[in-house]
Amino acid sequence: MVKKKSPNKASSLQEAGAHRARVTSYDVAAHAGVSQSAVSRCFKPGASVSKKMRDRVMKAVQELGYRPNAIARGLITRRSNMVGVVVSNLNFYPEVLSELNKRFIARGVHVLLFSLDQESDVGSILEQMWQYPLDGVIAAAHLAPEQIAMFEERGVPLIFYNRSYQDVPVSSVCCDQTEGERMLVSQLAASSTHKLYGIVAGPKDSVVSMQRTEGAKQRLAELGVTDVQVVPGDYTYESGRRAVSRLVEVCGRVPDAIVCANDMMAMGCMDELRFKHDLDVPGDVSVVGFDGVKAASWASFNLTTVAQPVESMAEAVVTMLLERVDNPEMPPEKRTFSGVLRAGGSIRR
Amino acid sequence: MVKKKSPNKASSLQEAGAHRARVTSYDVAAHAGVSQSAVSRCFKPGASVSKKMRDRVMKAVQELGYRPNAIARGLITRRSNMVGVVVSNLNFYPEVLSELNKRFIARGVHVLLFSLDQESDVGSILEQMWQYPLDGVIAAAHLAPEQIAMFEERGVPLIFYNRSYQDVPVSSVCCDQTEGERMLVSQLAASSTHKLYGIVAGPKDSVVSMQRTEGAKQRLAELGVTDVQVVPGDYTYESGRRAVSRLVEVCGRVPDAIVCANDMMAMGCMDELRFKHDLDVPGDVSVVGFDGVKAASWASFNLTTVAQPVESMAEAVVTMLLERVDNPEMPPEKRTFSGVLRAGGSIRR
DNA sequence: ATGAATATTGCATTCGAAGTCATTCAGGGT
DNA sequence: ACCCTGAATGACTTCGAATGCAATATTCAT
Repeated sequence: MVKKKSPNKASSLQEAGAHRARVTSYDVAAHAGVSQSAVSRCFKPGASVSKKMRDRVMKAVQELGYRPNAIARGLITRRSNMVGVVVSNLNFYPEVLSELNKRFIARGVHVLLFSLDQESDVGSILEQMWQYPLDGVIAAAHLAPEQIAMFEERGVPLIFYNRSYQDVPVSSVCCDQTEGERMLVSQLAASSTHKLYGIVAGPKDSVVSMQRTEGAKQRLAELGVTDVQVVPGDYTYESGRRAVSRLVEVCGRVPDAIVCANDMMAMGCMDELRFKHDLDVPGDVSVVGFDGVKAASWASFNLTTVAQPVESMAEAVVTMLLERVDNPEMPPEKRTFSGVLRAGGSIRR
Repeated sequence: MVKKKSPNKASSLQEAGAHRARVTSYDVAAHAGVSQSAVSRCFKPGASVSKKMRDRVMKAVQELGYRPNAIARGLITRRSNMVGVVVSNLNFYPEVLSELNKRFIARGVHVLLFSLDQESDVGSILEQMWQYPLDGVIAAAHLAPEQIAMFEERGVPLIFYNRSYQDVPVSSVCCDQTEGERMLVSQLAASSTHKLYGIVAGPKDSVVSMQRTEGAKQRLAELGVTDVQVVPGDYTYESGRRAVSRLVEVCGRVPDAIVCANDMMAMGCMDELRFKHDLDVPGDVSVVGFDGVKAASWASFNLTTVAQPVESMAEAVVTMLLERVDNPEMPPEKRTFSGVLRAGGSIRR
């Protein structure tokens, strides 16, 4: 009749293979001869526990190798201390992921990783995310407005990393793509007089590419250059190589200044120009990129580019997310960082 | 007296801001007018549920936007469907992480990420891991024997990725470093007669570097070359560049064949030789790497290297780990894959 | 020493889903 | 109409830790 609680008596086989059963707070409690609550409190900063109790519990904790189960804790505290990070293609964001993870871990938060092969299956990724009680999510991928709305509905803070949504009230941390591209073009124009400009854009559906490309066109127009050909790429090295041929097709000849929407493609361009067209960069053609990836600074490329302030951006996005986890009422906020012009030697002078 | 269960009645404000309260199986049950058990069963494949019941429940699920809470489920099933992945430095393993994550997700398992800045704080990373009921762990980092033992004690399957421990009964999936390096040296020797060989190793404490370096020395010895200088690096591009100077110091001149413990350093070497020493690669000096990273195949480098079969290795490690999750009694197993020689154009002929 | 105020402690309940077990229901055979 | 069988369903408990509240122990002032 009266329900009998039989907490879990694994303490009997503790010495033998500590194997199998995880040590729980009940095990520790039994071992120390106190209540489970007491054990729990010993792990809660600022809880009311006497020194004697704490010592006793900690001794048992040591002896049994107990660690509080973060998952069980999250169930009741409604704080999983886990955030989701969605990246569209891991290869593009190694440093970013590294920076984010490092910072989250430093604040006791862990990262559950979600990656997209082709951006197509975002839906299924979200389905999976809803199964976890994530405290928040950082997205370095494109989401549809309805998908963004679901986060709002479910009360899960969401922040975009380097993706901006105009007119949509959602938080984001971005690098100022337009401004950066304008700096690059200004630099190009200041160093030498180029006769023909070509632009290698990213995928048509990439907002970032659009902003960078527009920035370049804008600034060129201001400088009086309006006849500019744009060919699309997909952010990869290979597409950068192919882009050169495409530019030749649409321009009739090789441009003497190529603005690429990212560093990877810029390096592809340089290699194609040098090894396929036997041209010199920067002697014959100037090339600029965007992002400031490691390889761009290697001697072989020494690419002039605009570096994203990855550390600042990572710090900002982590801070913003955790702020919103603590205070769900905070309104969306968009933060934009300026890129840093990294003058290399890929511009003719 | 009789305890009154008041399950959670949020169903009242469902229409208004679905906000705040997560939808639980109780909410669905109430909405559909069935028991919570019924809802649970509808999500368990092969459970005994009538079509009528299933339809009714699913309708409520749709209307409320319910998703089972994977965390709560894991608590009782003792299967979190989460695995930990530890990498020593994210920048070194982007493709690997991507491959692993993709494969785990395809099997309904999610990855909790742990990264090390300097391999020093492995201890604290482990402390954090013990807080999660991970089904298993993949480590692409070095662990001390005592640390490895803890996994055994706690019954958490552990598999090393590309780290081997001789004489320690622990599972691992590796690329055959020695064999690969021997292939490279054979290739070097077959293509041209080199007068002076130099080796750029990895950090002294890296087993992988040791194996690669030993493989190279071994094969060189077999070919009658015994006077070989080895200088250490740290796997980065910059250390590859520095290594050239170090080789010059210890050899008295620039070697005409340099074997690097990985591609990054090989590319650093090439750049240093070309841009600092004004030498031609492969005309004056042959350089080989190891790993088969993307950049190595770029036209600027066209590096001859041995590629790790990342996809096969990732598939193997994921399979092995999940096998051991299902069957904890499986004994440790070490799998070694052969690298694939990727002949580029960095060897003199 | 005594009562009030404060600090510790334990009990019972809760988080969300799943498993156990007993009960109920539908269908089939006679 | 009646019994039997297997399927369908619900009540209750469990996983591991945290917490409100009540019970108990200390401390302090008087």
